[in-house]
Amino acid sequence: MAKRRKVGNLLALAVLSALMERPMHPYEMASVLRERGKDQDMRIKWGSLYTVVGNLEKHGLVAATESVRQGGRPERTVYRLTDAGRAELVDWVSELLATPEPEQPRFAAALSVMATLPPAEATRLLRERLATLRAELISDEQALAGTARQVPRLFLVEDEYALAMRRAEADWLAALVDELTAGTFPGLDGWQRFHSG
Amino acid sequence: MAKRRKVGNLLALAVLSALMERPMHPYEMASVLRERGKDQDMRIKWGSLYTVVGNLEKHGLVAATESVRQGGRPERTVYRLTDAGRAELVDWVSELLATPEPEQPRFAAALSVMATLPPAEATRLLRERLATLRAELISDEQALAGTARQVPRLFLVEDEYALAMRRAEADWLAALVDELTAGTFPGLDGWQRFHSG
DNA sequence: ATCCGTATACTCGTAGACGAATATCCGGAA
DNA sequence: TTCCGGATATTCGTCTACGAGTATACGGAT
Repeated sequence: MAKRRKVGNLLALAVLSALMERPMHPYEMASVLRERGKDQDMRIKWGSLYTVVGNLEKHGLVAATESVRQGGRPERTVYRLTDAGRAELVDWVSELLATPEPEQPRFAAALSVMATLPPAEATRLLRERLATLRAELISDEQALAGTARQVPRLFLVEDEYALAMRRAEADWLAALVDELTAGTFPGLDGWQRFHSG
Repeated sequence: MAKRRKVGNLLALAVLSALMERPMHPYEMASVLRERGKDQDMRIKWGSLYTVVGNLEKHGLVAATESVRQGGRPERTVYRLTDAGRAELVDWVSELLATPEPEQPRFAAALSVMATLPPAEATRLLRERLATLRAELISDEQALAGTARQVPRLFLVEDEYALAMRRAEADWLAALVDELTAGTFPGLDGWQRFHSG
C-alpha cells in the first residue's frame, strides 16, 4: 500500500513541515527542528539534510529563493515550500496517520533470537532492561510534565505516544520476567537442557 | 552506548542465528528464515542478504566451507559460523535485550506534524487507523493462537510482544480519538482557527 | 591585540541497502 | 518431445544515508 514517495526519508517530512512556517536555509531548518525538540525523535544527520533538501528541490517540492551572503559567511541558499510540496506534505501525513504499518523494533529482533542464550542469562538481561526502562520512564514523565506547562499539548502528542508505548513495554516485560523468575514459563527446562548438554 | 557492530544490519543477526543450527548457503538461510515466519519481522531483501553474508565473512564471523555444484545449478557457497561469529551473536543479543534504545516509529513522526492538518481531518484519519488496527489485532490474535499449538512459546515471544505493543497503541489511540471527538482536547479551537483563517 | 572556543554553513567520499535482472534446473502439461 | 512456469541461487548497478572534514565569523577571555 504505502505509496513510494519521491523523497522517502522521514527527515524530508520534518523539512517540509519546517518550511510551512517560513522559508529557510538548511542549517536553519536543523536549528528550528532541534529547538522544537524534534532532534530527539529523529537525530539530525547532517549528511542527509543536504541530500534530502536537494532531492526535494529536484522533485519540485521546494524551491530555492535566494543565495544570500551575509558577512563573510559561506553562502546560504534559502528554500521555500512549493504548492506541490505543501500537497505532498498533507498527503504524506495523512497516509502516515491513517495507515498502521508493521514496525520492526530492534527489541523484537532480539527476542526472536533470545533462545541462543541460556534462560538464566536471558532473564538477567531482561531484568536489567526493565530497570533501565523504569528509570527512564520516570525522568521522561517529569520532563514532559515540565514542557507541558510551556508548550500546548498539540505539539506534545508524539511524546505522549512515545511515553505510552514505553509504559506498555515495561508492563509486558515485567510480566515476562515474572514468569521466567517464577519458573512458570512453559518449556523452561527444555531450554535449559539445550544449553547444558 | 550501542556498540558499533562490524556488521550492523539486523539481517546479519538473523543470518548468525540461522547458522547456529547448521552450515548453510545464503538462499537456504532465506528459506529457513521465511519458514520460521521471520520474514514478517524482517522482510528479506535479496540484495542485502548477499552483501551482509559477504561482510560477515570479511570480518571473520562466518567462513565459507565449500562450493558445491549440484546438478548444473549455479554454484552455491556454504557458510558456517566461526567462534568469533558465535561470540558476536551472543554479545549482540545480550546488548539488544538489556539496553532499551529510543525507537522512532513512523507514527510518532506523523503525530509530530499532525497540526498541519485541520483537526476534523486529523480526527477522521486517526479513527480510520484505529479501525484498521483493531481489525488487524483480531486476526493477529487468532493467527498467534493457531501457531501456539504447534510451536513452543519460546519461539513466539516476539509475536506476543508485537501484539502487546499493538494493543497498547490501539488503547492510547482510542483515548486520543475520544478526546478529539468530545472536544475536550485542549487548544482545539485555536487549532481550528489556524486552519480557517 | 591576540587567541581560541563555539556557532554557522556546507561538501564530499564511501559504505551500505536494495530492486531488478540473470541463469539454470526440474516437473508436469500439451 | 517440447514447452513453460516456478523454484533455485546469485550478481550487478544504482541510489541513498551519513560521518567526518572544511572553512569562516563572532565574541569573550587573556
